[in-house]
Amino acid sequence: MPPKFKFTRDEITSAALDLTRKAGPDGLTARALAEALGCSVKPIFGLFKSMEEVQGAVLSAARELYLSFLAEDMAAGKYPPYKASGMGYIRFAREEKELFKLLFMCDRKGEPPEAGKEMDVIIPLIMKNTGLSREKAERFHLELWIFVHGIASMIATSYLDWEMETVSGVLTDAYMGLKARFCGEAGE
Amino acid sequence: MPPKFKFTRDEITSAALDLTRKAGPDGLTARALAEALGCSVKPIFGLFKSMEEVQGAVLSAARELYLSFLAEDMAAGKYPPYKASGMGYIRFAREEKELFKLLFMCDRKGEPPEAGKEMDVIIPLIMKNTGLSREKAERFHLELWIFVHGIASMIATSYLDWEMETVSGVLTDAYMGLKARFCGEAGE
DNA sequence: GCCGTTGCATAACTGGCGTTACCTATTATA
DNA sequence: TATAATAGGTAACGCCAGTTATGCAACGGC
Repeated sequence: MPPKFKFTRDEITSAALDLTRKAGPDGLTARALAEALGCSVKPIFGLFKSMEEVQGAVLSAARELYLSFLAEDMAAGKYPPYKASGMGYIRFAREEKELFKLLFMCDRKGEPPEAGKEMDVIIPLIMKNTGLSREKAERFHLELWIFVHGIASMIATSYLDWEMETVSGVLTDAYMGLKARFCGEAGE
Repeated sequence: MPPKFKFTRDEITSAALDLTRKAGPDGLTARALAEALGCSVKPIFGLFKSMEEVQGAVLSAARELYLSFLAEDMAAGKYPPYKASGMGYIRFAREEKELFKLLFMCDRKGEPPEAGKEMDVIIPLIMKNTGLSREKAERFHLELWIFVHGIASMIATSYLDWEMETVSGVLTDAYMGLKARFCGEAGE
């Protein structure tokens, strides 16, 4: 008996993500979102309890988009898997500055960047590549990740404007340098 | 003939800085500042044209505080000068998270972090320490600074919680590793 | 084709923001 | 001591958030 919904949750989330992309988190207001959708604010509050819930949906969508960046660089095969994860992170920072800031440059006590579950696959990968102990491999990853995050966050805030080619070279150099430092000049 | 001012510009700026420290830039509102000072909003607008001007004063004060962190670590002599600048940057991020975010984690197209004039003293210092060409020394500094900024920003957002002792060790290792990479195993 | 259900648009309400008009209070000078 | 000049407090204004009450309109079962 009721009329059909004018929009789905996904359509609203997608418009909200776009708005955040263009105007940052502060640009995501109920009225702006309604205008972007071409409707009043009512449909939004029909499908979401509050704007806070919309922001939550945007966060999830952004996270998913980030994972698609990772997956793309992994699948391309242009880089070895571990490097691809760093390249994807930085490419995301480069092409989605606002979303990167939202995901990786806010206070989030606890969870380290690109948290937990991925560690379980990355750390053994490093152990295999370098022959380091688990403890050393974790430290190796943390230090390299600090460097990757440094590049990404500086690109996201426009302190830096490197092409991905440049990033690739620097990342390889950093990886080799770190390996030399951790493994004492070990080879491949 | 007019009554005396209840507050000076500096007193207001200092209260505004405190407020920003505790509640971030969004916590700095005219009413909150007035309450912190124990007065109405009028004295603020008597000495500042607008809240925007207050924010500008806070930015300057924060920058000055940052410089005092640098100066302190330089003067202490605990570290060589180049390292002290990195340690000061990170200590500032650790002890003044909100101010660090304000100064070094916002969009600022153009100016690189801890901009221009300091370069004129830092780059020659690196050239002297490492024997690198100016171009190489600039690249050396940029890469090391990316690492320093990575640590600092991760501490400021609570992704990381390293003691300064830990930072010191990691920074020295990173410096040595980078030097080995740039100078091809050169010594001191 | 009618009806109840319920999504929609309009337009309001609440509350916090920066800013300001108005009046009172204060102070150095004559 | 009286006065002119002006800082301060109060309370309002306009604006823009999020949210919601109201009336209208669309839809599926009868």
